[in-house]
Amino acid sequence: MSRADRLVAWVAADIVALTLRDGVLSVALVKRKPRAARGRWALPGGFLLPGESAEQAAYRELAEEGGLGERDVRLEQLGTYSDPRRDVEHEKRVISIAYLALAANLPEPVAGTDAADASWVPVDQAVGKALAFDHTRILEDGIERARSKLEYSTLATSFLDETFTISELRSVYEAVWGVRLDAANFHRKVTSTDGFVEATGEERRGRGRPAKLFRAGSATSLNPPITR
Amino acid sequence: MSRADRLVAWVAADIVALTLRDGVLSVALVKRKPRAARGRWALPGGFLLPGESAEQAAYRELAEEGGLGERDVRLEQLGTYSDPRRDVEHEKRVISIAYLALAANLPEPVAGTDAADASWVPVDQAVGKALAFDHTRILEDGIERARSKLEYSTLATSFLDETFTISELRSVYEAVWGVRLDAANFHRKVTSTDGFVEATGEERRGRGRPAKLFRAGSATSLNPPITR
DNA sequence: TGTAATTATTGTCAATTCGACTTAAAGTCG
DNA sequence: CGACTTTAAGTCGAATTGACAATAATTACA
Repeated sequence: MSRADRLVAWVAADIVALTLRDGVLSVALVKRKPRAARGRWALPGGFLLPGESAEQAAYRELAEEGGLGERDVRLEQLGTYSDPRRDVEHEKRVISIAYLALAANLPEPVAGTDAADASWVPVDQAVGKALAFDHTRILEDGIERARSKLEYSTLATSFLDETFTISELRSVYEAVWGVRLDAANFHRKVTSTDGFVEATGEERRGRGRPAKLFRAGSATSLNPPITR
Repeated sequence: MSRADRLVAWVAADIVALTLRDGVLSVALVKRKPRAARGRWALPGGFLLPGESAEQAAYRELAEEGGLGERDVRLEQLGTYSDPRRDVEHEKRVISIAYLALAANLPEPVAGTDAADASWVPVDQAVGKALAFDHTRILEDGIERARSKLEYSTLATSFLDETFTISELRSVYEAVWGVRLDAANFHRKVTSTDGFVEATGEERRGRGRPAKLFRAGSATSLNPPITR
């Protein structure tokens, strides 16, 4: 292959940022200001700068558009989208490296230089929205990834604050999967799985019996898995 | 961000092609002929052409370097490597979209235009080999992906021909995981998992009692999983 | 103040699954 | 034929699951 035949591309990092808002799985969307796909809803993201890795770019975008630091969010690479027809509005080929970002209690995203507006949208609404480029596809892939990783990884704790109750953890599963789980069996399973959660010794009081507080344990994978 | 600040990059598709050779998990490696990292062992791969997606490029490379068609191999995106220091030998930034390719009975790879030599190498040897660029890291990620997907997916059948015996399927697990599994329990579990394998009605005779032949079923995910 | 309502946690128990092991079946090899 | 190999099915105690009941520890409010 001669050097002249090689594709030369711009590289973007786009983010499927998920959080729970009032028990509803929601995604951050921005209304685009740049010429390409101007005015359409899209995933937050942007082009890599020279000298920057995709992960660094994703963290930079999270900081710019969401005010989020590395400690607030769990970032995981989702996949790369490179179809030549995925974006025909830019003057160069654009390939996009997509990230899944999970966090608790995210603040309202802020409209940055590239966004006229930004907000959290329940994922069911978001997938019906005709997003820019192939972002609907990326979003669907992100949701699916989150759903399936909940089963055999400790990802669910990323949706919660540093300390949480078992019920809160259960409601993460219920919101992401859209099912109801038996509280008693869930409690037994989670607390008997080594390294999933560890008790802090404190409790939180609300309505009803006070709940013991836990923090995420050291395990990253679950087996046996939590079943849907 | 002004347009001038955007990274402009070459995009490569690199392939972790795994197969079983005499019961040993092996990976395809090529000895590089291009100027960059010339003479070093590396994963097969190459740059995207204009108008080509990464997946198309991966299939093209598999055809060129391994003589493999789309039907012979299962291809799955592994991840994208974009660290600015991952490749300082080319005159432009290079980001690499890595694919995992699994296949049965692969022929000896052929040295193409970009490779002086090519061969199957047991993965244990390959990870100790000081491959070009960050290919050791990519290879490790690929092996780890294959190992963990064996648990929850029907991926193992991709290492086998269209029809196979339960023992052959078991030996895939044993080779990839490096463990021994109880033949009787494995047999019971596989045949009782809906959609994993379906009997063809035929059998294959070797030494000992003839084994019934199966083909891959329609399921793609396994639950309960096969445990290591 | 007392009782209902609420939420968290523990218990119970039958059904299922798992893992280690044994047995039987069905062939080949010499 | 008899020894050996490999596949497949059976056995059984232990562990896990899922449905559900019971208990505990609070708040809400009449």
